[in-house]
Amino acid sequence: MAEQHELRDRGLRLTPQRELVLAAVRELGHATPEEVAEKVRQSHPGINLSTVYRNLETLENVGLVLHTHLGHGGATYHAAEELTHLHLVCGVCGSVGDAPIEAAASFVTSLADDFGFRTDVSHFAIYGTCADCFDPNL
Amino acid sequence: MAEQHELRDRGLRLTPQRELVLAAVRELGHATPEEVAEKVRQSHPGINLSTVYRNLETLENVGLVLHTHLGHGGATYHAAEELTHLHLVCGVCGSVGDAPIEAAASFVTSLADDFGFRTDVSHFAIYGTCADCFDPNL
DNA sequence: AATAAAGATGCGAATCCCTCGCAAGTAGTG
DNA sequence: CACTACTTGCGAGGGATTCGCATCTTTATT
Ligand SMILES: [Mn+2]
Ligand SMILES: [Mn+2]
Ligand SMILES: [Zn+2]
Ligand SMILES: [Zn+2]
Repeated sequence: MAEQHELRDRGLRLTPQRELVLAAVRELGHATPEEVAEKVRQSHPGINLSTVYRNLETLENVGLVLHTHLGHGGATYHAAEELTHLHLVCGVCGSVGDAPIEAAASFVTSLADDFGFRTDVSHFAIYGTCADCFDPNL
Repeated sequence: MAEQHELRDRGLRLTPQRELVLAAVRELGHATPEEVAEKVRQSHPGINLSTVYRNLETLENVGLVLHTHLGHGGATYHAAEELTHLHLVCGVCGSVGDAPIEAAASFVTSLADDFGFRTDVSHFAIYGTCADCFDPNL
């Protein structure tokens, strides 16, 4: 018989902590492990940070969650189904803007054609200077 | 009178450690602070890791050195004059391939035109799967 | 419903990587 | 040579992530 839960379907046990971590990632958009923990603690105060780390890793292994690198430091997590945009990170003000992933389509195609390289444009941020920080007047 | 040394020219004192750190970055291509320290220790065994970190930062401040993010962890350093390529990092085998920076030219242009965003395509790696790891046969 | 085995959790300790504080040493200046 | 500012080595400090392990839970089986 077919399974009936997105976690069990992927061979994972269903624990309250696990469900809460996944729900938190989905609600938060971009989130660091620390932010996920904070969110989860709103309903389950006792959750341990290492449990959050372990579940993020587990959920990533089964494809429900992905991580990206938006800054010089640690990773941030996304629900897998939401990772449909580029991250434009400004090195001056630190803002994280979004751009449609299609903006990179021809770049991705040419890397594939010319180098045989399959690009995941969302894994690392696109780094630079945002319009506000570049424009001298404002 | 004009100055005569690339470090003094930029207002920096000339110390053996500083020169060695810069030389190591130039010889190594991509290097982590730890790797730079190792290299420098070949001729100056007593150098301290924090001295390496401090000098990398100082050299970066005056534009002789730059850092990039090639992996999930810390930064790697380049001589500024060498940073003329994209880094294609394979998530499967970990290889770091190079591609000419022109491969991103139209992508950079469209981000500027459409979003006013000035992109530094070398600061973060381009992440994906290399030809060897993608091609099933080999 | 009771049992057993595998897997998950909480907790504290341990790592890793990088930054600081400070006293001693050194480069640049005249 | 003497002075001052900058650097260095070293040890301590921090933040983030990972581990080890004893104690629960979940799930599959009686
Ligand atoms: Mn950076
Ligand atoms: Mn990553
Ligand atoms: Zn900005
Ligand atoms: Zn590869």
